Amino acid sequence: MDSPVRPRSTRARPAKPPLSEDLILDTALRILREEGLEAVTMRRLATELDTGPASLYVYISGRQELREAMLDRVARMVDLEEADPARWREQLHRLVKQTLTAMEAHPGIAEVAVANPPSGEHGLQVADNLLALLLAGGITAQDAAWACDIIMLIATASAVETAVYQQRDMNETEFHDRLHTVFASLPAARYPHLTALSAEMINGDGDQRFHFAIDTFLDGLVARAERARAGSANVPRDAG
Amino acid sequence: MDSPVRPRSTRARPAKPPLSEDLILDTALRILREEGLEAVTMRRLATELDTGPASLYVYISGRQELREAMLDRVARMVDLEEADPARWREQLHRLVKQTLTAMEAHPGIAEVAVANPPSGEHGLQVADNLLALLLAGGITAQDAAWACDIIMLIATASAVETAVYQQRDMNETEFHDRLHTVFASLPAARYPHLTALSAEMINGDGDQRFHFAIDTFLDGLVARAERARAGSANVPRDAG
DNA sequence: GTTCGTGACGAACGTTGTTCGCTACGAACA
DNA sequence: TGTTCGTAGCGAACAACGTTCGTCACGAAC
Repeated sequence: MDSPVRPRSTRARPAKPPLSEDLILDTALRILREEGLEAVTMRRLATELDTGPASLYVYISGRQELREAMLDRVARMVDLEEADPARWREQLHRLVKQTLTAMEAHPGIAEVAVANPPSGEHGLQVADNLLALLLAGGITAQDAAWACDIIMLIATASAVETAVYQQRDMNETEFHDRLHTVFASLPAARYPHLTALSAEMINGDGDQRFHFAIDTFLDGLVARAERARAGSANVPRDAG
Repeated sequence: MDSPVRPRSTRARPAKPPLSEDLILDTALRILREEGLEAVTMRRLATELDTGPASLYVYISGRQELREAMLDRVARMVDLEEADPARWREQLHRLVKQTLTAMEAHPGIAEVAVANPPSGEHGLQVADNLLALLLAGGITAQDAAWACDIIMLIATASAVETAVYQQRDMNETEFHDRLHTVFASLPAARYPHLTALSAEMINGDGDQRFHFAIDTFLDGLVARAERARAGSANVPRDAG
């Protein structure tokens, strides 16, 4: 313990580290990992820090800011990629997969991410890196900017899906089996395609589905870029 | 899930209409439209119905079920499309746009949709219809099944984004202007691409961005379908 | 006229986020 | 050394939340 100021209190209390935003966020993320987002309440957090809820408000303005700060902490765990035009697709996959993994390790944080577009230091860093990779891939500036949103969104939503069955104490196959039963037992007259494709709907693990989504979207992006390069006349999107 | 609601409570009270699941959901959606998801609490709902919170539990098992039922009510507002292979892309756009519009009219309901994959009668109906359109477009069964998720997700996430600034009492351009200022005033050394593309990041209204996302993804899907038809063997993943 | 199932509901319990003052400490100052 | 003072810390309280329990009132069946 190398804290410069130790509160030598007269109050009968074992020496505890002084509160700080860092300590609060570390503790919050630990509760999040162990018990999910619902468990991260101001009171629970205060109890874990051996204090009262009011003490937290010195460092954090409220629940919403706490959650956003937690989200940015998670974004900090993502290792960035130095854009290389020869490997941009692979790099993009790595970057986004890392984002997904970091979120999946903190079940519930993805829900915060969907409602709050990244505004923190590290979240924006990831967005900037993603833009770099898209530009390295020859995607036009406008497409890259729009695609940045969508790709982040796919990662976030994938993490939410993981959190859904984690919160219900199930693993992936268990969850898929349950879903398959639901789809297959639907009235075929009203849901002809869902029942027919009940097997395909739950096929593949999260990784496969995630890569399918990213890959398909990138295929579309690349096709647009090639079309834009071929004839610059037939680009209909810019309307002013 | 096909047990119709029995009009068991024939007791007609003089002053106020009898409670029913329909009446509860209609009232809940009205509060949702007028004041957002946060305002839809059991107590607020009960007050609006001139009763106490306990009365609601006769018809609705709890808050979570209420929200899911509200979501399915919103899904009910979507007009389905009869799949026509000649117009499938246009039809798909219409279907998904309608879903988006219905959600945007009920700010906050999209948050429910991301955390709860559609399990209600009408939500599944929309999913089934979406599958039909993809199959009509010649997408393979497996791709259609996976794409169904992604496309719904894009619609849902777009609605969430709309709800974000609606909740902050802003319109779209106001929100974009604010974002542009944020991006442009970032330190260019740390965020070179975000600052450089600050204009492109906020370009276009929600409709344009939404159509870009759907169109790009469909382009990728169609390309995959063509590749699958061309090479009868397995689909190569990394076709540059 | 009595019984009975059930919709309705008052009251309460245990949570939650947040605010308001008071306390006591360390540092600055006389 | 003695005094003041800003402020981190914290106890207590407030309003609002979801949910449950026991009970009441009523229409219908007997």
